[in-house]
Amino acid sequence: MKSQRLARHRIPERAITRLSIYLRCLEELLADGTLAVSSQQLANRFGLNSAQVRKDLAYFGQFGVRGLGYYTGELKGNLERILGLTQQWEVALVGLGNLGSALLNYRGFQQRGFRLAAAFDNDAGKVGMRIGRVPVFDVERIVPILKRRRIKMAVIAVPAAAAQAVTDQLVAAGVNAILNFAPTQLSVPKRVKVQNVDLSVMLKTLSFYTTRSARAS
Amino acid sequence: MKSQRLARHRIPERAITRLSIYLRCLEELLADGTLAVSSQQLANRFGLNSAQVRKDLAYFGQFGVRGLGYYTGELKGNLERILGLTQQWEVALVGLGNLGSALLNYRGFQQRGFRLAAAFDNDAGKVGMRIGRVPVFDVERIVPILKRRRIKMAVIAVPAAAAQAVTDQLVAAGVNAILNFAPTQLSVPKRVKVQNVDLSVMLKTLSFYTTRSARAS
DNA sequence: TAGATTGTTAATCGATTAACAATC
DNA sequence: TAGATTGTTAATCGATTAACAATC
Repeated sequence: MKSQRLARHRIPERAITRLSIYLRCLEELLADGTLAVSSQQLANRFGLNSAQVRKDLAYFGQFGVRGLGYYTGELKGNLERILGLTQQWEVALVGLGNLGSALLNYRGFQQRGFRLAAAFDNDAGKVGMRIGRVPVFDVERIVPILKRRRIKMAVIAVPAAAAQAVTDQLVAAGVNAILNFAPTQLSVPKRVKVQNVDLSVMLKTLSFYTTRSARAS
Repeated sequence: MKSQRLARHRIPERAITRLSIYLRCLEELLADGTLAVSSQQLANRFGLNSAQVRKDLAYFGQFGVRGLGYYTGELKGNLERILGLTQQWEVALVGLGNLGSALLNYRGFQQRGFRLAAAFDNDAGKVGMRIGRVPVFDVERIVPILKRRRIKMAVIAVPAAAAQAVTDQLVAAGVNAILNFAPTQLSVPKRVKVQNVDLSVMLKTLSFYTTRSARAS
């Protein structure tokens, strides 16, 4: 068993993204009572190549059995470990405007083991409240509160103009993963990972393809 | 002026995504009163390569002036035209649960010229209501209503288990662009473009990098 | 004209896929 | 053992970057 060895190559981010997609599939297979699955079967589900599935997994270890495939439950456990899903993560949310409030009420985070543990806003009217179970603090207090609670992940839902300043605070507080809903490019040190959820960009991309279809027909 | 010519090469989706990022930048530059900008200046803003900026633009025409760069206003107009942003798009929203309701109240769509024109749910208690200005219909009526109103874009916010059935209805109704919030891979004909907004996958990716940072330190 | 920057071709890089020896 | 499928190397493909003639 070499599953604990460190990856020898730089791992492409797309491979990581695919791991969580494989994981979702394994959960379904396990629910169906499927005990083992081949890379070909996994690949078929997403229109991927079986070599890619094997390669993605091989970045992290040898999880398969030649001639048989992968044991569903065992692989699921390994992927959960690799992705860091064996622990519940506490997440800070910054910005309680239209979008931030929606996210605070969204149950998707909790369902997936990510607990919104603290919210921040610059509106004195909101500071001190509790929304659901989540306490609301002044943005000025990001650094001490996140440090004390050892929060390592944050969601940014402030206007684009304020996003970089907020990011700098989060970075200073030791955060190393940010889910960014602000429509702007954040500048962060290398140790920090940012995932942009830019609805604006996605809508414009869709608009392009729709326009194109309209022209073509 | 060859700006209207059809693209000769297949255009990578990433290039389209970058176009809308350039557009955002041009809006800022225009607000600052900057009349012209070089590919190098644009590239610097995002840590991209200037050749890439030029190449992305060149897929669609010759918009620059040698020795000078690109006229801000002119390029902005061209990008808006290419992306299909000169018209307001009507968008259908399917699913009024926790997430769908949040999206209905989210002002980001309207702000960007995408108008939520109709919502659909399978809960009889919601059907017939108006939320804000948006009428709520039964999901069974997707096809006739979208056809009649010629709606070409849709947002899916239903549970994963229902997403494919909803998609099939949208496709039958003539939709050709889908923003999918359901955590599942949708199968669609080639003419239809899907953008997945998979918070679950993004959170897991962040979890991976956070775990890794934690291990490294 | 001299300097600057485009548009485009060629070189490089990285990711995907094919192929196959190892082995269950 | 025979058949199947992994893990991994080599080949392919596509996207990014460098380089430079064209030209404002």
